[in-house]
Amino acid sequence: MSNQPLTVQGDHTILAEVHAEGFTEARDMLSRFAELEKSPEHVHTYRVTPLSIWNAAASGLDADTIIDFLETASRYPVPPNVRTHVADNIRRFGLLRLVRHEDRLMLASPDADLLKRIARDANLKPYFEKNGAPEGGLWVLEEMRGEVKQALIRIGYPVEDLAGYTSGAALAFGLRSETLTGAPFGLRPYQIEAAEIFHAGGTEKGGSGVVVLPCGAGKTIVGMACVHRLQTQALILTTNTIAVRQWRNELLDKTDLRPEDVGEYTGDSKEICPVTISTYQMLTYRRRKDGEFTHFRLFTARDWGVVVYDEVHLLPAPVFRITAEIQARRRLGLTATLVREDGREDEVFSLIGPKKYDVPWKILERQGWIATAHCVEVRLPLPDERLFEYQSAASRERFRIASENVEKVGVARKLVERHADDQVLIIGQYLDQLDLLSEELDCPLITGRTPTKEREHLYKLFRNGDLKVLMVSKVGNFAVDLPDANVAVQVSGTFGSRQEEAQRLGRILRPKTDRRQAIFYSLVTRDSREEHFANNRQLFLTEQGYTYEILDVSALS
DNA sequence: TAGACAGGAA
DNA sequence: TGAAATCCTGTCTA
Repeated sequence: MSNQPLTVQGDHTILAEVHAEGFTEARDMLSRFAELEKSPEHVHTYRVTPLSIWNAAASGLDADTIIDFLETASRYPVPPNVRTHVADNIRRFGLLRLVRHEDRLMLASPDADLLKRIARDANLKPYFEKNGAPEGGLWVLEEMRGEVKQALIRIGYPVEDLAGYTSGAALAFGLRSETLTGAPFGLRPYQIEAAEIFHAGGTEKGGSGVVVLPCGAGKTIVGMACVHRLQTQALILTTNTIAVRQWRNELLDKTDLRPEDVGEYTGDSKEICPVTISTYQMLTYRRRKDGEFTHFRLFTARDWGVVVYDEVHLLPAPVFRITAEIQARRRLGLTATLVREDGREDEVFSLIGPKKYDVPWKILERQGWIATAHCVEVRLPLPDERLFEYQSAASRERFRIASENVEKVGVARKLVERHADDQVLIIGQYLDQLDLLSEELDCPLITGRTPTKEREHLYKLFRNGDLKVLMVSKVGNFAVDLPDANVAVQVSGTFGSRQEEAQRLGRILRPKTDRRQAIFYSLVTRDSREEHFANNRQLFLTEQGYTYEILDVSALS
């Protein structure tokens, strides 16, 4: 038996031995074509799905490369059905192409039988012209460009869209070499690379897809670089108004666009300018529940050369619908994680585009663009007097009992004492628990109900270092203006959301001037449902190359 | 005309 | 599986 790190199994899962030689290299390659499913200490489980293979195919990986890799890195022979699965799905990407032919939209394929089957399928009829199929293709109704891609991916055939884009109205602008405050500014190598790969292939292949970068790595800058290359007007969509203002400030700070060129389209102000920034909620607003979307006209208000979707993993359903209608415009999705908790990844794939670029966090870390972060999971027991209550509770109550474990107060206090010289952020989910902690540790708490003025005041104190410990509720997940900390303590979290974990870690990942190490503590009740969900939350971080140190509470004192 | 606040939505 | 936060609009006050 060899010492290889991988075990490839017939059910399309791949086990990776964390401590085996060659694990790190194997993991970097695995993450290009498989999804991490479980990541406990010793053995990680990946799964090869059709979508993970299509993303790999779109990024240029071929079947031979993947299969050769699996054969070299695997301890046992690769099951034949896995080979077929990989080869078949790689082949499927690009088997169907949307192209421009005689100035019309055509679904083309070298596989004549497949085309025939598609033409005969009653469910697919509405997408195609009734008569006169050209040689090797089918005429697609122009307005069905998005829908046909969605329908075909649902039956297992991703479509490569090479039909090109309208160029959009021009907008000439440049990037500054110095920001407004006089700091030098230039694109980082990986930001240039991301923008180049997004556009690679010119007007056909380039121009739509998703760039995956961790928080703090400058997604805004990558978006800016992509628009800059195009020199066109742009519509930028974000999750909230704070992000809208941040985008605007960044654009004014780092490009020579004038304030009147960059508009904010939100509840407060409805400017439509050559570059317009808005929120998803704005677009999904309806006066009546069954009425028209009040602000959809924004999509056609100007001849946008590109639409930028910030945090593309959070797109609400109605925005997918409108996106299906604007397939002739370039689309750039930005995200820290492609994973959606609702399983609509295939819609991102077909309507925004495939994954174009991502960088493992560890590489950014090594190059010094984000701070070195260390994750520690502290496991603590439930006090005896609550044990009975826990055991007799229904499963959904159990999670809450475990989350609100009062023992966490003592642990949090110890951690705060241990990090007396650091800026410590305490993050939690339940207001009762946070109220208690805030009182016990005597530190201020920010919740959704805290007025903006007070928030800003506390943020300022924390930023200056006048306040060493700050506690935040779920606002911490969204607030872009949350100050940096170098220590974060998570006292409770939600039901296994990987996104949330990533967001929270992102809070402490911005590079520090003194290169101090950042530490992320997660407090988890031992042997509880919380432990199970905590495993789920770690997935994303493990995927990015972090190790989770597991610490028993007794080791803290 | 700015702000504070309530109500509905997802 | 549940709790909490957000945003947008409209209305009221100073």
